[in-house]
Amino acid sequence: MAPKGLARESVVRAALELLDEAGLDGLTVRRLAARLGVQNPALYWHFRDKQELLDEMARELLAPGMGGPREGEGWREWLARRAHHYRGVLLGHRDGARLIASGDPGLTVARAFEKELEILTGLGFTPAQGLHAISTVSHYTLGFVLTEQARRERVAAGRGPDYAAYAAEFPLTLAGAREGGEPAGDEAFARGLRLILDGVAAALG
Amino acid sequence: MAPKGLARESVVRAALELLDEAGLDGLTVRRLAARLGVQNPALYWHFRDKQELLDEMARELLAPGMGGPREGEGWREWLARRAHHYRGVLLGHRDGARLIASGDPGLTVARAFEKELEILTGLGFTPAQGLHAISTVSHYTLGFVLTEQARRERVAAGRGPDYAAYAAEFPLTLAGAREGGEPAGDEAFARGLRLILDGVAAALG
DNA sequence: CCGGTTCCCTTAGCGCTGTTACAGTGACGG
DNA sequence: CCGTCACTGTAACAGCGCTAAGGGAACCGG
Repeated sequence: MAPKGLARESVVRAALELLDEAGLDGLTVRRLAARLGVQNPALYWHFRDKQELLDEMARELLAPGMGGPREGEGWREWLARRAHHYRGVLLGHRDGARLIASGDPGLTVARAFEKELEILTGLGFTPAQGLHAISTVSHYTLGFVLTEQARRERVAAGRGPDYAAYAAEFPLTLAGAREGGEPAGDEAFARGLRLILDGVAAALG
Repeated sequence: MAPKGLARESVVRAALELLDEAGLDGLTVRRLAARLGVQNPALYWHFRDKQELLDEMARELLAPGMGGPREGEGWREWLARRAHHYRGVLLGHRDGARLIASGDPGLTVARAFEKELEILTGLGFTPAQGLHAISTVSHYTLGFVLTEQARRERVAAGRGPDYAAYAAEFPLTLAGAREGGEPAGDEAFARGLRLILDGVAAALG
């Protein structure tokens, strides 16, 4: 043990730390190398590409899969928990959604997906029903967090248009937000998720 | 008319053409300038930033809003048509989803959104119900097309893992795809959309 | 103990990127 | 005729991903 040089995994871990500090656009090979106390071409011994590093980072994020339903948990609670978990993972790192969107999911994720499908079929889903349930929830979550973080980054960069100034122009949008949660927030996410799960329940019926 | 120099709009149009040829990563200020027969710093008179150009491109794509429901069209058909239209817009340009995801929607889109909300409330929705219906559908569509195009770009770049080689490992995933359409395709999109709209119908009671 | 091989990193540098500073040109109003 | 304004050119900067070539340490068979 104690491998001679840099371990591939420790590079990925440092890259995820740097991501949080600098954002995805600030995540450069040179900065990462500096943080590891190394010259930047050294990293090209471990990774063919920057993209290969990004793929690895995405897989590292997605790896802790979360497993099947708990004791006495129905498909609905399980899928809901899964969606919130997924959103938590994306929100757990700056530009997390963009990272996942650009990275290759890889075989590990595909295997986890297959296993989840197996569980759902055991709960009365057909393979197609299970597939569409999971991927619809996933696409929704990705799209949601993506816009959520995009807005966050924009205001952090000072490019945020203060819609507050134009509030008078959008009475219904504001009424909806007041009643059902901010467009980018936990409650809004939960409401959209409920819509999808209701649809899944209807399809099963 | 016939303004002296480059019109801001014609720059945006040329940028969208270049996007289709070179992809979002290949869309550089220099290439765009060359296509316009101009040196690259000239563009910085028209746009403060490259990001400002990207924002404008995103708005140009989203601008042709689609209008309200047709004669005798219920909310469900209208929202479905709207979602397919949105997906068509994103698919209409290479990396279209990535472009939209990174661009500032702007006030025009916000106004269109408010107007759509107005229509939905006229059809029996509360503001919150309408808001969540529209944004859930939008987030789903964005996430769907994003992964759809990401996969397309990956195989175009030769980085596509041929899952076919590992087909034996994923029997349920393949069964679901055979029954319900490829994970990235019209049918799969329509199925996920139906799930959401069923949920919206259930919420309306 | 020695020569060769393998692993991991360095130094140097290429072509490209977004962006800025500044100078110039042409049309137009006073 | 002069000045101003709209617009473009020239030159250059710092930083980017990535490659080529080589050096030194550790190992291994003889």
